[in-house]
Formats: sequence, C-alpha cells, structure tokens
Amino acid sequence: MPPQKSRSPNPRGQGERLRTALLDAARDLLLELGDQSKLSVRAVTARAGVTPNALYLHFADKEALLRAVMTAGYKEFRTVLQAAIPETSDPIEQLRAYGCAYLEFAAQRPGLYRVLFMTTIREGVPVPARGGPTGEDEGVDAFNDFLEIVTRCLPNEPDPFTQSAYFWAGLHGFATLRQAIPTFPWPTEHDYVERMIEMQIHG
Amino acid sequence: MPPQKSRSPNPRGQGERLRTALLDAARDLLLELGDQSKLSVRAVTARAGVTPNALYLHFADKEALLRAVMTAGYKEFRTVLQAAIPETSDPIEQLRAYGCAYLEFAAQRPGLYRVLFMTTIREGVPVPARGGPTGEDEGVDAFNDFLEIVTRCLPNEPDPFTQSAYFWAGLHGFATLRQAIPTFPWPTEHDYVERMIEMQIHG
DNA sequence: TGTACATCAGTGAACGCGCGTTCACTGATGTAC
DNA sequence: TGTACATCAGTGAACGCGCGTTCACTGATGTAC
Repeated sequence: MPPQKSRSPNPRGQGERLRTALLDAARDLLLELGDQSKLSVRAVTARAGVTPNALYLHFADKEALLRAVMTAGYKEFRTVLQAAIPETSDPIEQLRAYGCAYLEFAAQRPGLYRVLFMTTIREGVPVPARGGPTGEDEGVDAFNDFLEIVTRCLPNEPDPFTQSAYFWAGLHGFATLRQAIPTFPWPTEHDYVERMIEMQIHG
Repeated sequence: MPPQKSRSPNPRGQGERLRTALLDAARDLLLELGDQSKLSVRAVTARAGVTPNALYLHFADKEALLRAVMTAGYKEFRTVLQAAIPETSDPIEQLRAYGCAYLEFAAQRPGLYRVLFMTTIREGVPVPARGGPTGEDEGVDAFNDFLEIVTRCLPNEPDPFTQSAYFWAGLHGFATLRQAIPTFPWPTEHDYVERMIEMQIHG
C-alpha cells in the first residue's frame, strides 16, 4: 500500500502521530529497499500519505529523520534479541540462542541492519565502553545484554568485554559477508554459531 | 588535482588509455569519498579531465564502470595481500601476516573495501567454490591463496575450506565493525589476528 | 605530390528526472469575551 | 449565544541542483588514389 489513500489530518493535539508514522514508513522502506542510500524524503512522506514538506513539521532535515530511524532501530534490535533469550540456567544455551537470533535479525532486516551497523553517520551515537553506563542508549544496552551472557559463560575469563567483542565481530562478519556474497557456500547459521561457541568458550 | 587541466586528446590508436584513466579516477574518488553511493559519472570524468559523455566511449553505462572498478579492485586486493606474505616455511607466520595485511587493506582503503565486500551489485561476479576453478577471477584467486595458507596451517583438518570461511568472516567482521563504530574500544589488529589464530589453529 | 575522404578521440548543449528544502497559504478546530 | 481570533495539521507550488544519458558535431590524424 504505497501512497496511503485519502489520508485526513490527525485530530488536534495528535500531530505527533505523524512523527511515528514517518518513522514507521522510513523503517518499512528501508526493509524493502535494503539500502539507506535509496531512501528519499519524498518516498517516506508518500508512504505516510503526506506531502514532502510535512516531514519538516517533525524533523529538522533528512539527517534528523535518519538519526531517529537509527534510534528506533536499535530499540527494535534489542527487543527482538532479548525476546530470543530462553529462560534457562544454562548460559551457553542462551548464547547459542542469542547468536542465532542475531544472524536471523540481520538476514531478515538487511536494510535496517545496514543502517545500524554498517554506516558511518553515527556521530553522537553512544558506544559501549568498559564498565560504561547502562540505560542511556538501546544500542549500548544491547551490547551489555550480550556481554552479560558471555560473562556467565566464561566465569573465569579475565576480560569478558574483549571476548564479547570478538564474538560480536564473528557474528557481524558472517551476517554481512553472507549478505554481500550469498552464493558462497556458507555454513548454516546454527553451525556457525555452534562452531564459534566451541572455539571461544570450550576451546 | 581534481579537474585535470587542459587535457589534450590521446594520440590516435591510444583511445583505450582513457579507459584506464577513468578507472583510476573512479578508484581514487572511491578512496577519498569512502562510499560508492557518492561516486557520480560527472565526478569521475571531471577527475579524468574529460566531459561526462566521454565515459560512454568506453563503458556502456555507470554500472559497467562500477563492475570494471570492482574487477580492478580485486586485482589490487590480491596483489597487495600476496605481497604481504613472508617467505618462510612457517605457515602460521604467513597466516598472521596475511590476516594483518587484510585488516590494513580494509582500514587504508575503506571505500574500495566497501565496494569489494559490502555491496550487493555483484551479479555475475564469480565466487569461490569447493574445489572450484582458479585463474578466472582475482577475487576467487585471493580466497584460494588464503585457503592454501590455512590448509598448510591445519594439515589434519578435514574441511579447510569451511575453516577458511570462518577465519575470513572473523577478519571481515572486525574490519567492518571497527570502521562503522570506531569509538568502540577494539583490540589492535595484531591482537585480534593473534587471538583468532590461537582459537582456530591451536585451539 | 595533392587532395578527397575515413577514422578517431573526443566536445557542446541539452533532455528529463528526482532530489531536499522553503514560502506562503488553507481549512478545520478550539478559545476568549 | 455569537463571533472574532488563535492555533493546529497540514497542503500547493515552486526553487535550484546534480544526476545519467543522448544527439549532433568538431578538429586532428591517417589513408587511397
């Protein structure tokens, strides 16, 4: 349903609804186009059923929209991955589930994943730090969720932060290379995660 | 030296020189801009000191130029990495050097690396296959160079192809995540490669 | 040797398009008195 | 209760720009006779 038909203005006091509608439209277009470079102001506003200039009622410019999409994307990322963690006392089982969910997220939402983890426009976006704060940013929190699981998997590891970074890089590398070169004979998601766990945890 | 000044036409029979000049200009711009999406026909031809329409004397369209840039980029990639392999009988030493050179290549030529390993336009570009052919494509050959080193490192490994893919994904993940999120406290290139070798080879 | 012609390596000018953004306006809903 | 006004959620029309690409042309160099 691209250019939503015969939209009537939001009722008085509900103008902020359009903000959400624009964010949703941008996210959906990102999923369809698979690439941020094809995302135009005009496409987003058309998808929301509104003229291009209406964007500027809620965002200073196109870049502000993109930043807001990133913020919402990190929230979605964290929510989806949190939901995938099984309730079990076995941290390895949790790590396995988290890793697979990570790869699935990237595979199912390539455009969104690209914006979150493959762009350079992240000026001002917070980043995880050793012993850094929590609760300020969904992206940072997502890393900390992961760090927590890895820490429980490796109770004797002196540097679980770095270990998490290694694991993350492995997941990211598989997710993105497979996306770029899909015809390469990659192992399955499950095999890949399993092998990473074997090497990094049991090794 | 952006728009090369007062260029005179190539001598008769040397028209193909412009093809090379355009490829070089595109490569250089890619390195400067860091991103393929900003690369325009007009910028490339201006850099080569020629009007935009001259591009069509040598390439069918913009996409054909990009494909040619990729081909040349793979050749450059392979050449640089081959040159980094030390002459020694210790394959681990070679693997270490190759891994570091890989990360350095990505760090020093981010725009080029993006085109080679982070785009989706690679329709028709050959891809490594188990026991596949050699000598047809520089990208495939580069992987086979790497596969050969890994095989020598793991003489008892039943599936060095998959093992190479794991290693590759790890390198790619580190190279690209570090590029996207440079403020994260990443380990050094050398530490990362060392740890990968420990886990995958000695582990 | 002179000259008509072919070939080559480009250029000049323009096309239609989609882009991000701005300015002035509209029409419905609420509020003050 | 009526009415003048303010506010709100947008719209209409246009701007200047850079883009990829095309068409007809040019000016120098070679070749045939």
